[in-house]
Amino acid sequence: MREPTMADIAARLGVSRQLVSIALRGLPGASSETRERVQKVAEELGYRPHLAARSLRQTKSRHIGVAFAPASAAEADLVEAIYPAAAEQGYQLVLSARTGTRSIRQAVDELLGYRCAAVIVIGSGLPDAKLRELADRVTVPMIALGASQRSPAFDVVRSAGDVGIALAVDHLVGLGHRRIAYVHCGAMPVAGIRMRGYIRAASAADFEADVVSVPGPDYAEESGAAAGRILLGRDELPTAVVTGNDQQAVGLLQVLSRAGIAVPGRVSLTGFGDGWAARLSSVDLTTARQDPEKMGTAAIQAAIRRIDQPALPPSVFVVEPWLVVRGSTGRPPGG
Amino acid sequence: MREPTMADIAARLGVSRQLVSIALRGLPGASSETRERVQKVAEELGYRPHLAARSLRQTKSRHIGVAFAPASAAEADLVEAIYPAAAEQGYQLVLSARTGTRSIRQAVDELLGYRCAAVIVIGSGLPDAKLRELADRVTVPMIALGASQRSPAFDVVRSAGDVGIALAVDHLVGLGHRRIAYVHCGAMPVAGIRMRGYIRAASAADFEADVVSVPGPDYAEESGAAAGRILLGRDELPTAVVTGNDQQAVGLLQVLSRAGIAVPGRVSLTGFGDGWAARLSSVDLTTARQDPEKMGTAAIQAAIRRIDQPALPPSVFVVEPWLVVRGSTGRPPGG
DNA sequence: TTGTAAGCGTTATCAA
DNA sequence: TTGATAACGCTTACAA
Repeated sequence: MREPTMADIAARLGVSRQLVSIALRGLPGASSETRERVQKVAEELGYRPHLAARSLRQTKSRHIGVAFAPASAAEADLVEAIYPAAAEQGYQLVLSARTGTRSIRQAVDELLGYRCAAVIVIGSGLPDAKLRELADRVTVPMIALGASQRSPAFDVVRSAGDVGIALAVDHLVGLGHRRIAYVHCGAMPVAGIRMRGYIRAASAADFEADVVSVPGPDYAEESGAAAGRILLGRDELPTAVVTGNDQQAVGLLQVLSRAGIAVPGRVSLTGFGDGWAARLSSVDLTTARQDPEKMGTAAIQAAIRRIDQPALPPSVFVVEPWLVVRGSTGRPPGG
Repeated sequence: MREPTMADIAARLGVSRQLVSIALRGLPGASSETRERVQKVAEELGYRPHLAARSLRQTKSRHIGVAFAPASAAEADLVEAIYPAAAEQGYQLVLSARTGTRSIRQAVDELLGYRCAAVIVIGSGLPDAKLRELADRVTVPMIALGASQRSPAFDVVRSAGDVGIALAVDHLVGLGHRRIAYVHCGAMPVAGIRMRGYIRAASAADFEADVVSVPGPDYAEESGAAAGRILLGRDELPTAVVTGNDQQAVGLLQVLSRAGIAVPGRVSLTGFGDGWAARLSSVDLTTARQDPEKMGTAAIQAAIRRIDQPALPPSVFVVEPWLVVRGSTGRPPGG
């Protein structure tokens, strides 16, 4: 009842283990007739390569580790996108989860235990200091997918939050809006980038920036609701509100709806990310879509580039989001 | 620039590799003084155990494989829950994703390549025939987390969908409802179980069962919306609608709201699963909560039980859900 | 308490 | 085109 090994195949055919290895991997050095016989017997025996043995022996690792939080829909989207990109380059992925009971450090340690050639750390919520600390422990190339700052210790792939927000602002300006507020929630590193996009877009479109700052928890529904309450307390509402995140927009939408403010009739609303919340038909949010496919491909490319050329200066690859226009934006009242 | 190995630690201390192994794993057979010195040097050198080497050598695997779809929030919840359960039993998890470009079979094959002692396949959406086909290939114990049918080929851990639905019905009956419809969406294996829960609860509470059948895609918003349109086309609305899934309930809620039907004022509404959709404050759905922690623990226990006793008859472990009462249910109009 | 020898299943190198 | 031999880093069994 042992799992069959290459030795079993070799014994059955009366050839050497090595030849079986060569035949199975399609390397030059085995006749096509041998190759066929080997494959047939492998099939019959139900042979499966022992991945641990392979990676123990192989000179260079063909594995790329990915540390992610399964609880985050956005990170799961990225994991999905990384798979085909890695496969195309001949790399296998090793997944390691960061959960409520398992720190990012534990997750990354496991990946290093598997001797991955590089490690991709997903998480725009991770503070830059934490990432640097991680990079100190990591002895292989590390890619921070979603980090906000460049760093000498790792490569960065992120989406252009400022561009996404600017797209939303420009869309609203195009519809005729001039009083466009922005909801800012400060603690997350990426939040600053997005806010700067708003400030710049406001200045470019020549309207007065109006930033509503709310406390965390970052980018959760509740912070959007808090922003809604602040706005409702004012003498006059803006005609549009740009938020840095879909869930925040949902919380804001909820507060506005309860107060009888029509969206987009009285106030237009935009989000960021195009996650499940935005697509919900009851929300139907105009939002800047991150491009998981491009980000996944870029992360794999960055990893491989650095595996091949470890001395390269650290890179930052910025993926451009685009605007998905849905039902939460329209002309300003009387516009 | 090689990664340090046990041999490096041993050389540095002038002891044997094996002693280092014993010391680092905390096995009896090393003096506490040696243990300390070994750990100190390991730390200094930045030693990390080579997981592939370890699992290659080890007699019995200490790994349990988990195949899951990152895109599914429910499956991600289960993955999160499995981690602590596995750690408690001294097992490491190996994750393998099923994605748009990667079949469940590929995912499971990889897990077998790592010689996992058992494989947990998450997915209530997988047809039973597919699971049986998988089980034929899998040479180690397999646990189907969320499967609807028992099978001689694998153990099953699932939540009691019928009980969850019955809880929702009983809650509504307790509020005074007598005209309670159920939205059924047929193709998914678990859907039948949930509907039976409704039928039984209706018969127990002695009201007439009223099943609204809609086409797929299974348990998506759209199927709930379709049910909503059917209900609105009737002469009279029921006072409550029970659905088999949160997202379906959201789609239905949306259609009702657009039609000016107050929830729960005119119609009460319940879901199943307690996923992100139910918790959204704009939805605030009364729903039967699956218990990911219990399911994760049960899956690990089932796996270990069968690793230790492979000849055991196949088991089905059913985890009871409970009702989370939120704002979508209330007394019937005039009740 | 420590050391010796062997081997896990594969790939790498070199010689036939 | 094939085969012999060593090695990857670790654990296991047993002897000192």
